[in-house]
Amino acid sequence: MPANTMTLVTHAPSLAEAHGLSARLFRVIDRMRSDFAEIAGEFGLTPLQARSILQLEEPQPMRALAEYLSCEPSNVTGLADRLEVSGLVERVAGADRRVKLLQLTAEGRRLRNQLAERVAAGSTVTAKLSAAERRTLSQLLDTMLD
Amino acid sequence: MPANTMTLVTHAPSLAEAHGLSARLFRVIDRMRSDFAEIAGEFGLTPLQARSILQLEEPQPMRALAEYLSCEPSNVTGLADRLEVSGLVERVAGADRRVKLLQLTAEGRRLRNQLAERVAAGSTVTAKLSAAERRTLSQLLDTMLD
DNA sequence: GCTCAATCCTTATGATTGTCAACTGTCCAT
DNA sequence: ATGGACAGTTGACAATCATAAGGATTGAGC
Repeated sequence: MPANTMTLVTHAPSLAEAHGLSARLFRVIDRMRSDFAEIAGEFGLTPLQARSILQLEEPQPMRALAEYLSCEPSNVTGLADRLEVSGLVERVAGADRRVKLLQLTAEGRRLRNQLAERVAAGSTVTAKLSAAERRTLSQLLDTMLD
Repeated sequence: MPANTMTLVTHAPSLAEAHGLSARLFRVIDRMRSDFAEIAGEFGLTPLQARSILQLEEPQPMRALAEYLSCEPSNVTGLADRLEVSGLVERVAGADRRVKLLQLTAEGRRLRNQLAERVAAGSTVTAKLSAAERRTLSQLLDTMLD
């Protein structure tokens, strides 16, 4: 099917090109992941726990957190258990008595503030870009995300 | 200190700006991860196993794979065990008899080829960019990676 | 040659993340 | 009211991660 092939060549990246771009993205991802894991570790948190703390600016149903984390609700049970034991989060009954809201404790809010500042400040990857480059990157990422 | 503030605004991202950029990057990361996990799943592999297969174009010491995966060597033992059971990889003695090289089997090489093509073709995130945008993104990523 | 530290891999243990299926309690539309 | 849909939990299990300890092998220095 030569016509189809032409279409692919014209509108889609070649395999080699896609591979190069993917490879770069994966390397950036790797660096960001380890940066984030490092920072989370400074606060005694796993990466997933840190993501959860950051996401809990407002109290949220456990189900909503599960969707944000792209995992099964059953995982959030254990995750919330551990955060509750750490004294960072508490389960609060919602208006709908089926749902339990996860809410930061005072200590949790304090840690979240420090963590947010540290994460924003300590990204070694984006720090190398100029303001204009950051703007361009931001737009490209928006395009990728639709 | 208005002068200092000016300098910061010019050279370094504000916290809000950094947060916005990080958030976008994390969302892209999330999408790429689930894309990759999906593709790996089509081949009956976990994401880590798929990454290992892709990395094993040439036979490599287990330690080298551990470094590539940013994990402890002890983890690679179990990883290699499972890939060996699947018939995709075999342990080969190296010149230095302490090291064991991981080497794709014939079946492993066959799967690696399909997997590589599928990964390059199936990236839903980069597919939305034009050729020029992909070029720009590639350069920005290189800058971030130095 | 011999010793000894270093290196590679394995084993064992334990915490965390992840899926799935079954279960309890609650809501809501019929 | 009753039944289906939904939120969260539980239990079982696989996979991913770190750490520590141990066996085999290497290579450097004496």
